Amino acid sequence: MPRLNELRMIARVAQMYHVEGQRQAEIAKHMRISQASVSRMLKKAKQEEIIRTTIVAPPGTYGLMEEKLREKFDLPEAIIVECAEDRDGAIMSRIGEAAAHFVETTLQTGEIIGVSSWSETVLKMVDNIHPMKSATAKYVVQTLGGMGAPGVQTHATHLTTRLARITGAEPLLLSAPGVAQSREAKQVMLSDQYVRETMDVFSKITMAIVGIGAVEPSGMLTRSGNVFSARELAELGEAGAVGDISLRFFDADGKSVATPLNERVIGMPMEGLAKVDRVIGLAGGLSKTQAVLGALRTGVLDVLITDKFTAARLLQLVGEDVSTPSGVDNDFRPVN
Amino acid sequence: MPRLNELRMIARVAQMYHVEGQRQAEIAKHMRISQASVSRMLKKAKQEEIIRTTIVAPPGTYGLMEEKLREKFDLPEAIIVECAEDRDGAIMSRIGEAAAHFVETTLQTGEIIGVSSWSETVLKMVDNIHPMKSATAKYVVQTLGGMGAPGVQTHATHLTTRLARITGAEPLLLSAPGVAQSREAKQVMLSDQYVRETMDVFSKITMAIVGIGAVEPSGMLTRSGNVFSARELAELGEAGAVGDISLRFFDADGKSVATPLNERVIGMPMEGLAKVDRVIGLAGGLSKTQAVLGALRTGVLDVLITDKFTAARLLQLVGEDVSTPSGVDNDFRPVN
DNA sequence: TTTATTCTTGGATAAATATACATGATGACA
DNA sequence: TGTCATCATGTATATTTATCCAAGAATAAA
Repeated sequence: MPRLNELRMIARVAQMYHVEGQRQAEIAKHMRISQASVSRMLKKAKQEEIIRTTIVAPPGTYGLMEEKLREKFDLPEAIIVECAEDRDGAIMSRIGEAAAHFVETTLQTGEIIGVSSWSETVLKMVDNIHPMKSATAKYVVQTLGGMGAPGVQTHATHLTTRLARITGAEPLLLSAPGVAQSREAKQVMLSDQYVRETMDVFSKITMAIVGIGAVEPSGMLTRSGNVFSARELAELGEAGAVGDISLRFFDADGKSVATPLNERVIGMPMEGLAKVDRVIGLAGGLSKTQAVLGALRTGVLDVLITDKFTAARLLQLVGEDVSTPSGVDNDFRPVN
Repeated sequence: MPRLNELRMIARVAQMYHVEGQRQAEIAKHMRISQASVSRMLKKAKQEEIIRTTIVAPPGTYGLMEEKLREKFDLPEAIIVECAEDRDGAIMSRIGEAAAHFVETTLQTGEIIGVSSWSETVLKMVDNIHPMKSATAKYVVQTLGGMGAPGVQTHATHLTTRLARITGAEPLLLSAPGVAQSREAKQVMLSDQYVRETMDVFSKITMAIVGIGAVEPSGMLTRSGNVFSARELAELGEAGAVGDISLRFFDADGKSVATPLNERVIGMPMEGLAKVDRVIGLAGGLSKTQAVLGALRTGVLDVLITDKFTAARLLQLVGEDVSTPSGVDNDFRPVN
């Protein structure tokens, strides 16, 4: 336990270093001690809490909740966006913007991006993404077939192509329906040369951008294209499915739910996704809460981008006290 | 002006760096940006006050007042000691302790220390100094002759010798009275070989430890040894002298006061002191206030060690608002 | 006391951080 | 749309900081 005179000196060193901005070597000279000692004194100053550092989160950011999400779900990175109201449309836009910024600033040259084309949130991202400054991706790979109706396929195609153009990459399309009519039909599709070529690249994807889908209460067939029958949805519900990523379903524990439907989906499987360097999940909104929870527990996500309301709900679901659900965690936070 | 998403990212980087203690390179890897960018973001985080650093002074320290002293008097270093009561005895002890610590920790090997032997505070310092850990001084030089009475000379001798022993140095004594009977008597003293030898070293002194003396109200001949006549003291008072360092007197503006007395003093002159690398002035107490003020204005001091009461008085005298005269400045102090 | 152990220290050096520079993007304005 | 000035970025490098080490010194145990 250092004596007062020593603490006094330490405080003085801290003052010179942090307030006056002097170099350790300068301070050492002034104090007639070695630079090493100055370094040690500063370390001690932190230990003794003579130096305190606080991070003040900018308003509209949710550092504390993000940290809890990362911690609770063993997630490498979480991004929570500010959102005025808990309404799906607004939320998707915000998430899209944030995702766009994220991809913009973290994309490496030569990356191979996979996109699941069925998500509206992903679409919002592409809408908001800025033409790439310098880094350019190599390929943008469509990781899920298009919609059943051939006309809607253009949608997926468009999204993939657009993202490719923006990122300076070559688009690799998956010219097949996302859900084949039958297991056998899928096999036929897979035998197509272009389909194969694209799917062969799945294993080389370095960044996957995926939406997270919710399994709606049975009967509410809102899935566009009506690719699922009521029976299939019921089956999913019975099996405990709460959501999907690229039409690969999982339950509340994140465990895969294997239904016959699985055999018909043409796209990247969960196991493939798990091997991707960075999987970025985009989702928010009340209806998606359970789906996101399950998605987090699958363990395939490396980054989750969601809204503050959904984040708060997620944390409450896992019994985490969300002391600042209204989003006012932008206050002092002691560090040392 | 950075956008929210960028600030969000900066806050996250700040978090990872300061809270989680990660290296910039690690963060850069995580964020897929360059280490340089992380460094820049942290810099921006300080600018934007996302990172705030505060220095909390340990209780019993007076960093704020010290800073003001340094600033107001263009003083390289000020040390203010805690002291329960504004009483000379207690104050001298505290100052002595602090001075001892200061010398202990900042003494370089090979230094040549000059001590003015007439100060009780300096004596307190020597009493409190700890046998040197490793660094050892070369010489300890007595910079002012002893008292008039030969018996009291031992006092000065003792102090010098003791300090020399503690610091592992060789003592260089000044075997002469501090104040000679006359100008002529002084000349005789100076012709002594040993006196000359010691005085020749004055110019090589690297650290001078001096007390600051007050000029008492005329008539109160408390100067021990009665070396000053009432007439001489009156003369000093008339000339505006407020204090002395090693019997070299100065006025409230720090200007030297030349009286005939000056011609009789055997010791280091002000001009010599001004050239010394580090001059450490020790003084405190109500009666010394004006003397310390003058001493500061002479510009010869590199370090002042005083008590909190005297420090507060000094600052008030120069019109500095001492918001915390009771010594409670040990609170948060924002930095960035 | 003597001896063993733990602490401190400064110098050397490894590690980490900041910056200079070149390059390419961005934006203002003609 | 072209031109210029500004700005951001990554690489290479310079600067700064932290740590390893050996050598005392302080402290505890015997």
